[in-house]
Amino acid sequence: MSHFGRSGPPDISDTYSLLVLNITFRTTADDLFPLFDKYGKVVDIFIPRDRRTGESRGFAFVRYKYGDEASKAVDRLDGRMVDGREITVQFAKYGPHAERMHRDDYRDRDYRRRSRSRSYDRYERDRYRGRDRDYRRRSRSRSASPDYKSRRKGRYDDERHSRSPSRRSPARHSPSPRRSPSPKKSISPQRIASPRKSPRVESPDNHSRDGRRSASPHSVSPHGRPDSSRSPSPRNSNGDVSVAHLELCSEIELPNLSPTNIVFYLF
DNA sequence: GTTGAGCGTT
Repeated sequence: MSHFGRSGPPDISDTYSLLVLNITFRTTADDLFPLFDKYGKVVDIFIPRDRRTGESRGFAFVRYKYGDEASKAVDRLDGRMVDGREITVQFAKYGPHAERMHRDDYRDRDYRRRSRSRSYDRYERDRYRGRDRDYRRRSRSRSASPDYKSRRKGRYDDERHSRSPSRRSPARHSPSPRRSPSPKKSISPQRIASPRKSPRVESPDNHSRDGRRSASPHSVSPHGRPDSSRSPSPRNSNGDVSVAHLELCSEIELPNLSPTNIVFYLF
């Protein structure tokens, strides 16, 4: 009766997910159910597994029907020994429905009920332990598949080939967003550079398909004037410079241009 | 058969 996760998320409306970390790779949903069901109505337990090996990834999601019960479970089960390991129970954040608002609401209630020091200690401990684990993971250099965490794309693809260490994105928790204003802070001109559209957009009136490729980019002066006789007419009747021509100018002048210069060109 | 940071399936 407790076969969770067999048919997908059963009822994800008005449920409160807890993330259970540090469980054993052999702990199943049926093992967790009696523990968590003591503190409320558990509507679902899901243990993500590796798609290739089918193994547990070492954490679980326990979904409660009511938020206060979930909060109580966090208080009671966080730090509990399960199968010889100290599990970490916290509210899930990045889930499909991201019950962050409800989570904070219930956390606030919890703060008022008890002396607010428990949750704070728990957060501090998690933070510290996360850093510690990061260091250990770097030194041990085992577990040859931490790449499944780059799950934006290519999650189940080439995990065995691309093993460049620089791929490891360290920007999950950026402690200080504004740090180290490097002296060469100038905005790289390539940032504002035109995305180099299709080369056919060079001039609006260039419909001639007679093979003569008129108005190559190198024949245009930096000031938007055509080189000589062949006039692609960068300005229309209103005197506005065509967008295509602006792109050309940008491409040429970019190495010497500061952003203000580009603005000058645009206006 | 191992492992141990993290956030999720039909």
